[in-house]
Amino acid sequence: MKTSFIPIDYDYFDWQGKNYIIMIGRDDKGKRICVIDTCDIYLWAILNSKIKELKIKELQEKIEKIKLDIKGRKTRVEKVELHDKNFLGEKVKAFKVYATNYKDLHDIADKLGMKEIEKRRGYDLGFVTHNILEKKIIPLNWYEIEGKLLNNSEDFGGIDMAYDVDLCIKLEKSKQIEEKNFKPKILAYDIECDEFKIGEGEILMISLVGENFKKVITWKEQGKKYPNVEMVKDEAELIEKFVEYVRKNSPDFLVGYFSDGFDLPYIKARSEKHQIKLSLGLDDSQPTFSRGIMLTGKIKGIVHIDLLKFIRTAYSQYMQSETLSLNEVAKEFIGDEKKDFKFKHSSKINEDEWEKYFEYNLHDSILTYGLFEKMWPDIVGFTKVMQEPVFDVSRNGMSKNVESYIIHNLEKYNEIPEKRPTHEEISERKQKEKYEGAFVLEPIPGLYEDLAMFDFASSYGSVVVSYNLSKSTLLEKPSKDSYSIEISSKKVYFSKKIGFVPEILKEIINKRKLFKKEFKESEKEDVIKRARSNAYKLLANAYYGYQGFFGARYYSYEAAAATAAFARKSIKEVIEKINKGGYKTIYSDTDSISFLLNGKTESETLKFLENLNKNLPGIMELELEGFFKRGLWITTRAGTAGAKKKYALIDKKGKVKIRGFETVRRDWCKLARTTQNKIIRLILEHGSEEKSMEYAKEIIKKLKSREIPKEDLIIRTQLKKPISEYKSISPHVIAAKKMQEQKIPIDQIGLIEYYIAETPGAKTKLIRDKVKLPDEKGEYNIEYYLNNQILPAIENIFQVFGINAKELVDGKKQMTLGEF
DNA sequence: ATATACACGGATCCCCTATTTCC
DNA sequence: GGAAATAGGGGATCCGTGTA
Repeated sequence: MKTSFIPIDYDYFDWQGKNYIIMIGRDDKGKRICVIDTCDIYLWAILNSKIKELKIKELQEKIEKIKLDIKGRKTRVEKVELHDKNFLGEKVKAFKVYATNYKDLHDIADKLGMKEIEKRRGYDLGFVTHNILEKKIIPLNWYEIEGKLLNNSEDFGGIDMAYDVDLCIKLEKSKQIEEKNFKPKILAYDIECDEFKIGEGEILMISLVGENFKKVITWKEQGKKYPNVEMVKDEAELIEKFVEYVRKNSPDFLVGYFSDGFDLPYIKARSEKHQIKLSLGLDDSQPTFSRGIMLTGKIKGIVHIDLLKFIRTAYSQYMQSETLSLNEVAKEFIGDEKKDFKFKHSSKINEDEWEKYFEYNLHDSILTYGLFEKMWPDIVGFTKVMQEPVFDVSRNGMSKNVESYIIHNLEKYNEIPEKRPTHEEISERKQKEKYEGAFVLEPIPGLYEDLAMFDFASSYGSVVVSYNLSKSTLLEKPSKDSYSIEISSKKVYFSKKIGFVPEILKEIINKRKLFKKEFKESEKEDVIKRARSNAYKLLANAYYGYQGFFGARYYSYEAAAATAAFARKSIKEVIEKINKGGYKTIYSDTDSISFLLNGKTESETLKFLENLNKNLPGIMELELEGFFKRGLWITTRAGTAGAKKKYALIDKKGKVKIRGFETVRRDWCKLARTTQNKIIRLILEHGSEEKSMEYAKEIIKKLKSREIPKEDLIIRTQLKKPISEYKSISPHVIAAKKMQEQKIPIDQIGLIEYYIAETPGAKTKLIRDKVKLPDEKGEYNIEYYLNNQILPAIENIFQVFGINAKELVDGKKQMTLGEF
C-alpha cells in the first residue's frame, strides 16, 4: 500500500508492552488516514571522562543485564551501544540504552546511578516528540508512505476497526515529498449557558459552523421555527446531537474560543451529569483534560484548538485590541464583530428575544471559524518551524516554542538534549536576584522638530549571537581570548568558539531575513512565506527571554544577564557616537535612540548610519526606524524629571506614533484618552499649544456642565485574581464585589467597568466609596473626572509650554460661575 | 508553572503627628 | 487637663498597564 500523507494529529498507545505512535492525517484526495509507526526507544547515559576503556566494557555488560519489574510488568534493557556525542558543546562518550517502552526509561535511569555515569539524559521529551525526532515525520509536511494496510486485522488489538478512518496503515517506508494543497476541515463551535461556573448551569444551545454548514442546536423555546436552528427535547439530547454532528462532519480541527477553559469542559461536565458518553474521538473515546491550572481539552484524532491560546502567543504583542475578547479580536482580524445581545438568565428572556440569542450564538461560531481560516497560515508556519504537533504548538507559549525548536535542531550538532530542570532547580533559579535589565535614557522634556530614530534589529538576539552568550559557552575560569563583561560587579567570560545555542539562533535570524526578503519580493502576497517569516521573528525575539526563564532546559542566568549588559554597553556607545557626530540624543530605551538632526539632512544621516554599522560587532545592526517632523516628551507627574516610556512623534506624512501616554492605556476613561490624544495631535501638527488649549477648555466646560455621556467616563480595569486575594481594595475590586452581589457575570477576561459618581454625604473621601456600575443610577463626579482623569492626562503636556493646566481647570470654573 | 527588566501613576495602606472631642 | 478619637500628610506598597 502506497499513498500520500499529511500528518495532523499525533498520539500513542501501548500494545504488547511496546509503544506505537498513531498519526491521523489525510491523503491528497482528502481521505482520512491513520498511520501506525514505532521507533527505537532509548536514553543517553553520559560517562565520566576519567573512565578507563576496560571499565566501559564491563559497565556496558552490567547495564545490559538490567531487568525491571514495574507494577507486575516485567521488562529489561534491550541493548547498550557506545557513542561519541556532544553534551553542552563538550565531547563525551555516552551509552545509548535501549528499552521497549518509553515509560520504562525513567525507571532505567534510576538504575543507572553508578558513579561512572555522570548524567542521564533524553528520557523526558515525551514519546511523541521522541518519535518525531527519530522518524522525522513532521506535522503538516507531505510524505509518500508505504506500508501494510490493516483491514479488520488483529494487529494492535484491532485498532483499524476502532478508529473511524478511511485507511489504516502500518508504516514501513516514508519520504518527504513536495508540498501539496491541503485545505483542512474545520468545525467551529460555541455554547451558551446560564451559569459561568463550569457545569453549574444548563447548556441552552450549541452552535456549529463548518464549510457550508451552520447550525444552532437548542432545547429552549420549542414550537417556533428559526433559520439554522434545530430543536431537541432537552439538554441531554442537545449534547447527543452535538456529538452526532461533530461525528458527521468529521473535522480535522474542532475550534473554539476559550474552549479549553469553558466550552469543552462545560459540555463534559453536563454530559457526566446526564450520564451521556461524549464520544467525540475518532475511536469513540471521550475528551481528556490535562490537570493543572490551565485546562487543555484533547480529543483523539480530531485536533481541538482553543484559538485564544494561539492568539495570545502568536499575535497579542502586535495587536491593537485592548483585550483578547472574541469581539475585539474578530474586529481587528476579520472586520466583523459579535452580534448585539445583552446577557440575561434564560428564565428572564422573553419569547421574542430568543431569535436574537440564537443568532448571537451562531455568529460567535462564525467569527471563530473566520478567525481560524485567517490564522491557518500562521498555525502551519509555527507547526513546521517548531516541528511539534498542531495541538501543542497552538497552545504553547513562546518559551516552549523556543525549546521545541532547539530540541528539533540538536542533531546537526550531535548534541544530547539537556533535561528539564527539577523542582529544586526551579526554586533555586526563582530565588536568584534580578539582574540589571535595559538602559533607559531620561529624556529632556520638550517639543522638538526634525528628529530621527534608529534601532537595533533583533537587538537581544543579535547580542546573543555576536557575543556567543549561552549556557554551554559560559567559561568557568577567566580566559584571555573570550568575551567578557561585568554583571552585578562580577566578571563573566564566554568562549569565542561558537556554541550550538547561539548558532541555532544565528540560523533563526538568518532564516527570518531570508523569508522576509522572499515574501516581500513575491509578486502576489504569499501568506505562507509571511507566516514563516513571522514565526522566525517571534522566535528570535523570545530567545533572550527563554535563556532567563527559570523553567528552561538551556537556562543561563549569566548569559541572560550578560545579554542585557552587552546591550546596555552597545546602546550607550551608539548614543555617544551620535552626539559626537553633531546630533543630539533626546531619548533612548533598550534598543532605540531618538535624536535631533540639528540641521543635518536625511541623506547625511543615512550615510552616518552606514558608518555606524561598519563598526558594530558581530551581526549587530542598526536600522532607521524613521524620520520625524516633531516629537514630544514630557515630565513625570511628580516632578521635573523627564518621563520615560512616554513620547509622541509625527512623521512627514502626518502619521502619529504615541507610546506610553494615557491615550494608549485602557485603564483610563475614554474622555481622558481621547482628549489627550487630540491635544497631542494638535500640538504635533501645529508645533504650538494654542489650538490644543482651546480644545481642552471646551472639554472641561462640557464636563462641568454634565454634557459628557456616561459611556465616555467608564473606567475599565482587569480583575487579575479572586476578589478575596486583594490586599488593597481598589475601586475596581469594589466594582467587582458589586457585580458579584448583583449576580452580574464577570467575563472570562475579568474586565471590570465602573464610573465614579457624586455621592453626597459620603463619609470618607476614598474613591472606592464613589464607585458605581455602568447600569447604576447616578451622576458622574465632576470633581473626580476633572482632577483625576482630565488633569493628569493633560497637565504635564501643557507644562512643556509653561502653562498651568490646573488654572485652566479652575479658571474655567469661575467663568462658568460668572455665566450663570 | 510556562520569556525578561524598566517605568509610570493611581489608589490604598500604614505610620506618624497634630488637632479636635469628650469626660 | 488628659486620654481617646479623628484628620491629614507622606512614604511605602499594591496593582494594572504600558515600552522595549
